[in-house]
Amino acid sequence: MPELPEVESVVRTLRDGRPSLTGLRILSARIIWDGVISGCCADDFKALLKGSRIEGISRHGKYLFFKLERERSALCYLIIHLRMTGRLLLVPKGDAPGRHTRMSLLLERDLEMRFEDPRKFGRAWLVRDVSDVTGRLGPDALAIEFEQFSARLAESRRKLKPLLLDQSVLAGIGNIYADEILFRAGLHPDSISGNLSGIEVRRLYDAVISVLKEAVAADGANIDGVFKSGHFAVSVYGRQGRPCPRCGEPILKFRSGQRGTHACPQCQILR
DNA sequence: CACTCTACCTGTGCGC
DNA sequence: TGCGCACAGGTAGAGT
Repeated sequence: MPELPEVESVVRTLRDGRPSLTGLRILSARIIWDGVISGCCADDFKALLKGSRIEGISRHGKYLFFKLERERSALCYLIIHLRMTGRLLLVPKGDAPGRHTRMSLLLERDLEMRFEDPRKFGRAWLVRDVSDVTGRLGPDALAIEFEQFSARLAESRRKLKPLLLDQSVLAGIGNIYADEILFRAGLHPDSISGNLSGIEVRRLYDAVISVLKEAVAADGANIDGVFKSGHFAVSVYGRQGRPCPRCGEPILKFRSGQRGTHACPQCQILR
């Protein structure tokens, strides 16, 4: 389940890795499953990608941006959201396509970038203006300022977990990191945002930044038998019944805002 | 405004 | 062994 740290890891791999995609031309595109595309038809999509040069790779929250340049034509962006099971793979040209390959870009230097997605939730867009797709996102969770964060919390009466998951408040946090952040902050997922003390707001903000930074540095999370991106070790996610790393009390699993939620009953008191 | 539900998907893992 | 089913997740959109 790629969230901000895993998407950042994808950006770094494709942008800074060897080989890097920066500067490479897209020779052709194959759309294996049309549903992967949002906002235009497969033929237009392929025609626009063909011959484009990848000028830059970045992200906002969980959305990946490939800045594309075409001769005698305006800049445009290929935007990809991996949702839950999407992956981007860089493979040598000619590798047999996988069962779950939804889209494939043939690139210069005999490379191919594949979008694989068993559950078909991931999507790709091609737009001139990224705000067509990501315009309603809040600031990236690693870029939000404390003042803005605390103002948003103070003015809201929402539960903390749904608030952290709301991409229009801050972009990039998903179910795994929401649980990890709330655990580190020592706050209950169902606590009401507007009820937090100044110190608690500060703790939550610091936890957002520190958990995400550590996970980025670790290249993403490693969740036993479920999900492996990098080596960030989770403390509570998926660890119901196992001892809290801080106090030893068994971790509980329950629902918060319709989402499976993991928390320590002793370290994260509802208030 | 805040919430809840549903749809979109399919691999996994459970109980029987 | 095999069947059926609930479940996991992010987001949009509709409804309460």
